[in-house]
Amino acid sequence: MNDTPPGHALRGDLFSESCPSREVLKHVTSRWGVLLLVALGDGAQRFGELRRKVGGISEKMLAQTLVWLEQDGFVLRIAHPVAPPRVEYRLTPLGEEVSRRLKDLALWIEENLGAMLAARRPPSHALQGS
Amino acid sequence: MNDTPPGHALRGDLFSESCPSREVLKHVTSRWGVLLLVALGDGAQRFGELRRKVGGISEKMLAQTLVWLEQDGFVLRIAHPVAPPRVEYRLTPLGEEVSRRLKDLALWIEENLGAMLAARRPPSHALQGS
DNA sequence: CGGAATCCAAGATGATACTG
DNA sequence: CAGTATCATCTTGGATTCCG
Repeated sequence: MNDTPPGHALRGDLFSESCPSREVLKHVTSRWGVLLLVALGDGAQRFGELRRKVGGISEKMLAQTLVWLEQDGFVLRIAHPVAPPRVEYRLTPLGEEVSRRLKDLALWIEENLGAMLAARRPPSHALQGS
Repeated sequence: MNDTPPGHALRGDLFSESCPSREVLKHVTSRWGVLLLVALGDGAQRFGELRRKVGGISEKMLAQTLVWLEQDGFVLRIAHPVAPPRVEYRLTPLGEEVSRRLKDLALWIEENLGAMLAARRPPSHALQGS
């Protein structure tokens, strides 16, 4: 139990273009990664369940994102060898932790949407945002 | 204190395709949005400073992302009317809050990168991930 | 049902050049 | 310095089709 360095100030690392964390961060914060990880926070679910639960996701991106998350060690894929294929996805301990953080973020945004829309004013200079 | 329904179930909202939160979430979790918000957590900074600080970002995406974040009420743009243009960007109170959450997420990922790489195994079936 | 493969459209991203 | 405009490219995302 070699403890981890406390204030290890890894922060500077993240800003480096070559920081490996960026890849993981990219998967986690990808369009569907966030929603999927939050969704899986409710417990193991099947492919079809997830597709219905996360509105707007296509089968392709669902599969793709699940692979990313599986590779990163956040999601576990459990295939039951039964007649009608049955595959479940569930969070790993690592996944539970990110899921909590993402849920916190997502819920905060939902709850403060009003304040954002109120504060929303046209950009000072120009350029349009989606 | 059941005044604030714990199960305020805004969660289901997020999974809805038409949930307005998705737009904000998209900006916040965009490739550069995360890094920029975390970077601005260190205090107000100028355009050039941010560009140098966040490795790999192009001027275009820096400007673009700043506009998104300004529109969403997370960032304040302060232009000083001086000879050599001087513009500073700083977080709004709202921005400070997301910044904290994103920093938490980013730092957690950095600190657990080892565990992820260790857990990383090829996907059970196929498909390649970035 | 749970994918895999393919084709395609749209948006994100980058490099570069130009301006106030 | 702080952008803006343009063009080229890469990736994301979607629809469809096929398979075990």
